[in-house]
Parts: sequence; structure tokens; C-alpha cells
Amino acid sequence: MGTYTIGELARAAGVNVETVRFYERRGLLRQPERGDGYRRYPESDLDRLRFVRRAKVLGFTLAEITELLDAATAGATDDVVAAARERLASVDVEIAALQDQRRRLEALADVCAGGDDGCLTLAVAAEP
Amino acid sequence: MGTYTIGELARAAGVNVETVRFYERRGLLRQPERGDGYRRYPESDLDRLRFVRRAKVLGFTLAEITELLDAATAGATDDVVAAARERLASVDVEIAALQDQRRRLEALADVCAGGDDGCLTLAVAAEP
DNA sequence: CTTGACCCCGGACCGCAGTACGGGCCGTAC
DNA sequence: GTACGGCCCGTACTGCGGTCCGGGGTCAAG
Repeated sequence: MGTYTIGELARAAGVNVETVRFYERRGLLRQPERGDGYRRYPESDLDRLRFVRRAKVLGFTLAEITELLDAATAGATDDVVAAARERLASVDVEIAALQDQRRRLEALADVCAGGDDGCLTLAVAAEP
Repeated sequence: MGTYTIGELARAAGVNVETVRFYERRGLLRQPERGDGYRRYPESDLDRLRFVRRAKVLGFTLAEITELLDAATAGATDDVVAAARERLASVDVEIAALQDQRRRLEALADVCAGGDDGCLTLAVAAEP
């Protein structure tokens, strides 16, 4: 009760068993107890694993998640907030880059649709 | 005149010499003539290389660029336009994903700043 | 005559986040 | 008894786009 085999843990978190082992190697999950040689995870490890997956959805890298986990288990709310704001800033940068790409692609499609020869070199005049 | 060594070509296009060789292996650049064993690139290969770099800026993968090059050298403007529109569509998907991340991050930062305990699990109530 | 700047090559390595592979153990159900 | 599912392990491979490494050749300047 309240403890999971690796397969159960993986299923509960919606990840692959291999992923759990991989996270363990990476230090994202601690070595669980092993009575009979098999890993036995307490509920808290499921929470931890879910934390990792949620952080992934937010776009954090595994390296960042490692720090985030340390902060969260230490109750350092401030550090979590700081990390979130930092990530927010880089998301904004990424969005801006994609919007620039988008703009260029539209310009290209427009020019090309007009039968312009610049199309074949992907050269599009810069916006004024 | 009008021909470049690999180093000159690389410099002219703003890439690494290794990158030129890598592109050659990938088939993005054709095998140039070699009088004395050294690669000798005509102007057209500089154009080609620049095309590749511009396509990269637009977010195309090297595999896509390979096709794009074929289309462009064949004068198939339509295919180029189609590729641009396709890429445009996936850029939009990427932007939407990032905006979703952004939204979640903001919600997290807000909740955390309020001293909420959900912060330490990265759990944030879904929007209504 | 050595130093430096080019060039040649094949193959290894980077980061990122897993995924797959091959071999072996254990228990249960058929 | 043997097939199946779950677990164990270490290692290698995936995709992407390069980048670096070690070893070797040629030339001109100092």
C-alpha cells in the first residue's frame, strides 16, 4: 500500500520505465529502497516524478529541474518564483524569435506568390 | 577570380569551415572541383551556401533545405511557396505551445508569489 | 629551418532527453 | 515445462546540427 514498483510508478506518472531509470541516473529521482532487489517507491517519489513532468511541460531542462527540485524540497518558494520568472523571460525571447521567423516567412511567401525571382534565393528585402 | 577556397567560402558565408565540409557530406553542397586537391568553389556555390543559411534562419531543417534547394534550382517557385506556408503553419504551432507555457509560468509565479503551497509542487489550478 | 596559415582526411564528440537492445532472474498461469 | 510479464543490468543508439581531434601535406615569411 502506498508503495510502487518501477512499472507502477511509471504508469502512474505517464512515463516510460526506462525514463524512470534514466531520471534516477540523472539524480532527479533518488535511489529507492529495494527489499528483494526490486525498486520500491513511496508516494513521495511519485510526487517528485510528477513535479519533474510538470516542470518539463513548463519548458525547464532536466538540469534546471534538478535545481528546482532542490529549491522546492527546501521550501524555497522564492527560488521557485525566481526560476519561473527567468524561464518566462526566455520563453518571451523564444516567442519573439519565432515571430520574427513568421514575419520573414510571410514576406517570402508573398514575394514568391508574386513570381519574384528573389524567391529562388530566399532573399527578401528587409522591412523598412 | 570568382572562385573560393573552402576557407574563403566559409568566411564569405559566415560559417565554419567544418560546417562547409559537413554540408558537403550532407549533400547540401556538391563536391566542388579540385585542381590541386583543394576544393575550389565557384560563385554559385556561395549563393547556394547562403541559401542554406537563409533557410536555416527561417527555421527549416537541413533535410527540408535539401528539398528546398532542389525545388529552387529547378525554378519550382510553387514548391518553395508551399514549403514556406508549411513552415509557417508549424511556426504557428510552436508559438502557440510557447504561449501556453508562458501562460502557465505566469500563473505559477502569481500563485507562488501569494505564498501558496501548490507552488512547491508546481501545481497550479487550470484556468476555468 | 622553423613557424604559421592554409588545406586534406576520417572519426570521435557535444548537448539534449530519452529509447532500445541484449542478456539474465523470478514467479505465476496454463 | 514453458511461456509470459515484470524486474534487473550496462551499453549503445536516436535525431539534430554541427564541432573538435589527431595526423599529414604544402607553401611563404622570417
